[in-house]
Amino acid sequence: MLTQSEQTKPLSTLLVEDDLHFRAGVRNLLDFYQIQNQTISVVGEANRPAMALSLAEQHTPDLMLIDMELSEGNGLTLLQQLQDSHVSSKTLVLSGHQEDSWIYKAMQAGADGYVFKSQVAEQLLDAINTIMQDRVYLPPEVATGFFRKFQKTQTALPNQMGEPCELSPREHDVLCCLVQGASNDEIAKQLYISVATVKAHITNIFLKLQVTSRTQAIVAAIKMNLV
Amino acid sequence: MLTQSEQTKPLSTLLVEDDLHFRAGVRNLLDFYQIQNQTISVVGEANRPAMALSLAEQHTPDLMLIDMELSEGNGLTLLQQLQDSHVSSKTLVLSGHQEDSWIYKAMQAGADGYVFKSQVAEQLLDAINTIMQDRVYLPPEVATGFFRKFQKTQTALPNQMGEPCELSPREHDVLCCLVQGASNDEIAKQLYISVATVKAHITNIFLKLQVTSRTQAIVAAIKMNLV
DNA sequence: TTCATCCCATGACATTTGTCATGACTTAAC
DNA sequence: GTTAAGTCATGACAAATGTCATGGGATGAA
Repeated sequence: MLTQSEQTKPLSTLLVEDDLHFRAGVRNLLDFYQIQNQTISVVGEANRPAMALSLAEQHTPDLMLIDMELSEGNGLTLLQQLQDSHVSSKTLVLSGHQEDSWIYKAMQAGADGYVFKSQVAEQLLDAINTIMQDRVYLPPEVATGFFRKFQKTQTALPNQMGEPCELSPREHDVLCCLVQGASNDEIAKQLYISVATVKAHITNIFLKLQVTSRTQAIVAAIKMNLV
Repeated sequence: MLTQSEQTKPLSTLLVEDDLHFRAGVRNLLDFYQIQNQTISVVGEANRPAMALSLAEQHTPDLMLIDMELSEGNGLTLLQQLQDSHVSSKTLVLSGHQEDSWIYKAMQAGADGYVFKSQVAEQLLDAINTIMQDRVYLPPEVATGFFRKFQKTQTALPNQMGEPCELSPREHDVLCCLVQGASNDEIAKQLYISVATVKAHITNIFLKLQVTSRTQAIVAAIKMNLV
């Protein structure tokens, strides 16, 4: 069962998990999996972030399975360190936390996928498959929640569905600075124009976006995807 | 093949598509599909938004397949009218447009799913299945794009990953007004306090969010999901 | 050419926003 | 009871933001 068809070299994975029991369970699952005619080999196991990092740099595995609830520093910091390092392994988070906030944090920290520990048996193969195709994996209900949230927040359609708020190139430049939270002074320096000019552009932006303050302009710009 | 096991009543669908050729093709596909032991029946076909709307109100179908490129008014307006009406049919958009902006617009307008016409044969069944389970369907590569975008925009982690920016209740109230684009004066009126107090709260918010202006506070609040 | 229009740029002035110092009130600790 | 810490509230003053009027170029139509 293990070495069924090894014409292609196996997918190398690194397991980061401090619960020995769970780790063994995952390793067991991996033994039975096959990703597009490719078997999976566990090239290393770590129980601490530091150890995981050094093993990752040493083996540069194709994939890392990362537990979120490590005893010493959680998986988030590890994910960020991996981002900063030159290691380009794919990362799949295994977590007991089902709250959105945890998932958001993991994704922000650069994870390629997230699977609840309670659903590892059902979803792990699918997740690995998805991730190794350069895609992002989330449990279906979580993904749906993501999109629903998007639907709720992005309510306003530009000008009752008309033209997409034709801003002049310069105005667009200014708007981009604006939504970064820049002050008139900073915008002026960045665009090499005087503060007075910045203000004039901003006033014009207000007109076109039908708002009356820079704060309203920012929320409008975000809602209308003008940035 | 059509009526294989009709113990449950078929899934009623309404087809909104002005290209006769394509419509026939889709109908043909649907005849062969089966969603969880449920066959699919097309209870109506429309080629104009107005017609679609009246048919929808008449039949209240379980699912509507909506073409984006209708000759008279596009599918977006139809989607919004459906939202406003009491019709609670699920909606799946079939579109030739593969640009993100179109997909975003469709989702904002309340679509439950989006499939490229070029991929209907491969994805339609999967999409319908997903949608009828109260989930959202997007082509895998599009969904991934969504998440990657999220990863890029939501970069700032609250306080270098510490506590989630403990705002006092009152400060939270003020922040909520702030991200709506309200002025100090408006916030004061809304919360029944003086402008001076609003300013004080805002200053404290700046401290806790580590920003120096209301515009920065807004972008920070949005990035950190504080609203 | 002349005229109209649009974008970009600027300064003077009014308004809003942000800082700082201050005080009342509540809660928990000593 | 006193002290300390935290929230909410306010006014005076400094700094920024926003409005208005104005002018120089570039483009296109009459």
